[in-house]
Amino acid sequence: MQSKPTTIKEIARLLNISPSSVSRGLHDHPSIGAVTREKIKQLAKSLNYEPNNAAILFQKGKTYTIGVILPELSEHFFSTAISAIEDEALKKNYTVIFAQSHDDYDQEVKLVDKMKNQRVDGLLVSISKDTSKFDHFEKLNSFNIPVVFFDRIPPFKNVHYVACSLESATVKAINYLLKKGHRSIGMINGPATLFASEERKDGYMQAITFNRLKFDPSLIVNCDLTEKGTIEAANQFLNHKRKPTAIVTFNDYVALFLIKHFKQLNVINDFDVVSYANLPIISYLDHSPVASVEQYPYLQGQKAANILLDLISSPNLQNQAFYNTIVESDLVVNDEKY
Amino acid sequence: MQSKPTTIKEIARLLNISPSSVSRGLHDHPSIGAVTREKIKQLAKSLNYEPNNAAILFQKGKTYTIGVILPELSEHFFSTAISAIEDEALKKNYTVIFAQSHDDYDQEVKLVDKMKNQRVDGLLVSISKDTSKFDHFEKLNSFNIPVVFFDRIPPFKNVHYVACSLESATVKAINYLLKKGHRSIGMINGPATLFASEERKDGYMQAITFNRLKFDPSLIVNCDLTEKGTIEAANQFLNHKRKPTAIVTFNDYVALFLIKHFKQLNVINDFDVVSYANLPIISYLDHSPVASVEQYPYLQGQKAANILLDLISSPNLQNQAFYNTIVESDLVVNDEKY
DNA sequence: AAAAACAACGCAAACGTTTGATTAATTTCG
DNA sequence: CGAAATTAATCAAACGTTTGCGTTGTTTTT
Repeated sequence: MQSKPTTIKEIARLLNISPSSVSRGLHDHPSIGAVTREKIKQLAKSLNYEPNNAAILFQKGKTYTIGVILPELSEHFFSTAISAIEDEALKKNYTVIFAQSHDDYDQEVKLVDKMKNQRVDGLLVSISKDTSKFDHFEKLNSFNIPVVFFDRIPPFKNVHYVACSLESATVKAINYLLKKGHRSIGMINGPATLFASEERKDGYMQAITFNRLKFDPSLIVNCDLTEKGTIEAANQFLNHKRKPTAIVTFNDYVALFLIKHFKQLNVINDFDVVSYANLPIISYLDHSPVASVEQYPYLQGQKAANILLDLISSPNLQNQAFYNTIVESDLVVNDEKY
Repeated sequence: MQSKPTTIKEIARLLNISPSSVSRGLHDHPSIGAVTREKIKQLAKSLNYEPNNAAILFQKGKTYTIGVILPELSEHFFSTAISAIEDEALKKNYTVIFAQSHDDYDQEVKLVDKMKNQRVDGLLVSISKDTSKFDHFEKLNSFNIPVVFFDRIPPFKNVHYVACSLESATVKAINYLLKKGHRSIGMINGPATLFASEERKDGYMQAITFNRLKFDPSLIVNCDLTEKGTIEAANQFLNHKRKPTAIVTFNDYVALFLIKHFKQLNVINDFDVVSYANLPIISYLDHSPVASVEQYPYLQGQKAANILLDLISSPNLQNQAFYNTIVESDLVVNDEKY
């Protein structure tokens, strides 16, 4: 019970050979004879030898570990993304360590630092909501730790990232609603400061102008994404001179609040709702959104992980060019891609 | 960019002192003079020195890392539990590594082994569905790696664990329904082989007999937890000679299927449904369960993590007595505990 | 038969940090 | 003023593993 774990040295001592031979024997190095090799392996097994990973990592200067920093693990999007990351990492025998920023910039800075101290071989990051400075990532450069951002990415191209184009997805959504006959479409957008809000707005405008319709800015209202804020936004639409017949919401939570509110007012049947998917069971609602934008968290996690593992295995590649990967998001209507 | 990270040796060389002094200086060891200490710290800062964690861990034989093995990270219960674990770990400056068994026994065995090789300081485990042998955990004993099980725990007491008493929660649920006037209560239980099914059944029977009512075994039906299985089970109740007026479902998914089915048959208003909470937004459904059993995943994760950290810091405690912690689960009716 | 090739293993350094035991220099006290 | 105590720093070993190089013998080549 209390006994120290078996080491290579111990095996060497018992076999009257050198530790280096034991190490080589266990790794099937050609310069160790078959007889000795077998003796080594048998003794190792019978002594329950387990390589001391800490020692190996230290020796090799590699940790075979990738770090993941994300805002909130309990959010469905992130938990399935990291689930994918772990699956991919395991295939290549990497270990995943993670930490949550809880959408706090200072915390994020600390965590990046911690990951660096842990000497992770690479880092996957989905940045926090109130991160607008990015120098905390630059330190990683001098430690040769590659970073791949996913989903919540910085607003410039000279980094590796994987993300969805919410813009093109929004175009799809608006086009779908237009085809369904809607002529006045409202949008409950997020805070204006968010890049994600901008993308949605751009997509909206793009679709409207492409279809040679007049763009009415008052049909897009910003919202703090709370239930109260959603209700206020919704009420604006009810009193609107060109009352919309369809509403695009920033995410499923907003859609949830909206639907609840409209049901209470008994006007839910006057609207088609389109949302961006993050709650898997929302389709079970009575008046669920007619369509939703699927952002494929598993796929995003998978791609991001593989890019990172690529960068790790070929370090020369790291600052040559940047992976800017866009995962096409789909509009899903009744379980069918659109 | 390509430069190697600064080491203690490097600092020592530049300052013409010994590495040990640098180490001690950085740690405010009393045997280093104030002047030297400051010189060391300043140079360290200006050279961007960062301690090499791998080296420290190796040296100390501790990794300050706890491992978490769970079935499926994308399930809400587990993602919030591990979220709590990470929060607690961070407070004590521990790092979390995790892996998913995907409810596969063989995978679980491999992962336990991997965690052991990583020399985690401790392990938190929620066992996979088809795990019935437990010897893969015993190896950890000889490496002095404490294990705390949570939620999905082995069926014996001589291990550390944190879990909910689904039995007492079920009693509460049945009592609530009885008080509401229901006299025939159905239960869609899980597979008979599951411990969780047994607990629910025991709770059911206990409440019924305590209230001096007759127990009718045909009111509890086992189910494979699929949509199809749920519908079959539901239909049994519709044709039952003592047609129940309330139904307790194994989990929220089953409740979801049941409600959907009953809505289609237009009989949903004939039933009160009670479920075990795992889908946070189910209460937004039109005919959502009238009550649900809250199992507090965050709290469970928190407690399990703290127990593990306790065990790590006082190793002598490890095999003396076992933490068998029960988190009381509550019946939640309209956001109020019952 | 001498030279070359090969097989099987040992030696020792290295990775970066910590720590118990020492030493050297300075101060304090009786 | 000499002995003891204090201060400030050094030395060297240790943690477990890997790896380039060197050293034996033995076998093959010409």
